[in-house]
Parts: sequence; structure tokens; C-alpha cells
Amino acid sequence: MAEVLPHPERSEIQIESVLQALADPVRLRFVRELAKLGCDGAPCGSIDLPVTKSTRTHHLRILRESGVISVRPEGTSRISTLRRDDLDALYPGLLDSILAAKR
Amino acid sequence: MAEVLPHPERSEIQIESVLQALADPVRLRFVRELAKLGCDGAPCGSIDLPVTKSTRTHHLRILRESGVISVRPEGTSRISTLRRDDLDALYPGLLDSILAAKR
DNA sequence: ACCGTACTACGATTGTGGTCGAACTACGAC
DNA sequence: GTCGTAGTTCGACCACAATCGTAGTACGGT
Repeated sequence: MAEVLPHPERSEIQIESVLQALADPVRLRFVRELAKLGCDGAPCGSIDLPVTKSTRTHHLRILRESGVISVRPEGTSRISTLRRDDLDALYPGLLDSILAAKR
Repeated sequence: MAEVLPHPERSEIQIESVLQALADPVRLRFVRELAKLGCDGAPCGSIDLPVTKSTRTHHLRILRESGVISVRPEGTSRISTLRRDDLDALYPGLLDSILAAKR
């Protein structure tokens, strides 16, 4: 499926990109679902989004390249996990406050 | 200059709109400058942005309508203030973490 | 080997957001 | 009153982002 999926290092993560990534309703929804599922992550396809597969791939890429999630291949599927530790270290309280917001 | 400038009530502020508002580099910069100036606010024109007046008006509107800042007329000028209390109440830690981010 | 599943890549379309310039309004000073 | 300053509004333009469909790749099973 793929060679290597590039992820930014913690030090390369930029607040602007993170905000940009979280500002889209589809991506925000995905992140919320991810957070609800706990820390072990979930296959991309298991979270249903109101978009087609190719659009989902697009959004996952934005989230991955901004440093919000990390994606690892697992068989024919891919597991997405929230980069909680990195985000909490860089922007303590950011993720929590966003996830805690009722809507 | 203007009748009333509509601001959302605290209960009407939505996290999506806030993130959307903060996701733009020009607006983020404006918010940072505002925060640096303290809580008494500043006239819109006193914060220089690399855009024209009309673009600035546009950005201020986004920030105001999303609930990030409040704007009150003062003579021929307008004073913008960060809605810190509202944002802190709704999303504790959000603003702090964003403002604390080095870049 | 073949097939199905899971996802990616590419190209095209469409919509939206940021930008500007020009014209307009409101206020204060003179 | 006139003038200048500070912002707004409108229309247009341009760039980018979201969306989709189609075609392609990778992996696991049979």
C-alpha cells in the first residue's frame, strides 16, 4: 500500500497547522471519535464519516501531516491514533478543551 | 459608524467557529497581539497587519462573530478586546495553550 | 494464481475564503 | 460648514481546499 507515511516530529508540529487541521468539521468529528475509542487507535474505515473513501484519505492526510494523528499500516488496513502525548506536551490543555466542548 | 455590532452570547459560541477563526495566520497574529496588550483592548488600527483596511475589517468580523473578540466603538475608532473570560469558561486551557505556543 | 478488501493517487469540479480597490459612512477637529 | 481620519461595504478576483469518481496498488485469503 505504501512505503513510508511521513509524520512530523514533535518539534516540527506547528500550532497553525494543528488549528487548521482541527478547523474542519469532518476532521474534528474524526478526532472526537478517535478520542472516544481510547488510545489504542482504530482502523480508518471503522469510523464512519459522511464522505467518500477518497475524501477520507484526504482528511487523514491533513491530520497526519499536521501532527494530530499518527497512522500505521496493519495488514491491509491502517490504524489511526491520536498523538495525545505530543499534543499535550506542546499545547497543554488544547486537546482536552476541544474534546470537552459539547459541540 | 455603525448601529450595533452583533456579538454571539457566550452560550452561542461554537468550538468549530472558534477554531476556524483561529486557524488563519493573520487572525492568529492579531489575537496574539491583542493578548500581549493586556485586557483593556486596543484600537483596531493600532495593531499592524500585513493586509489592507478592508481585509482587516473582514478578519475582525470573523473574530467577532465567532466570539473570540468583542468590539466596541469609541469615537471614530474601535476597540477590540479578547473575550478571555468567555473563552476560558467554555474551553478552559484552549486560549492559554495557543498563546503559549512559541509559534 | 485469483479475488476481495482497504486504501491511495490522480484529475476534475465546485465552493469557499482571503485579498484588494474603490466608493461610502461616521465621527472629530478646525 | 469642510476636511481628514477610521472603518465599512460592495464587487471582483484568485487561490486553495473539499469533494467526487475512476483507476491503481498492496495485502490477506482461498
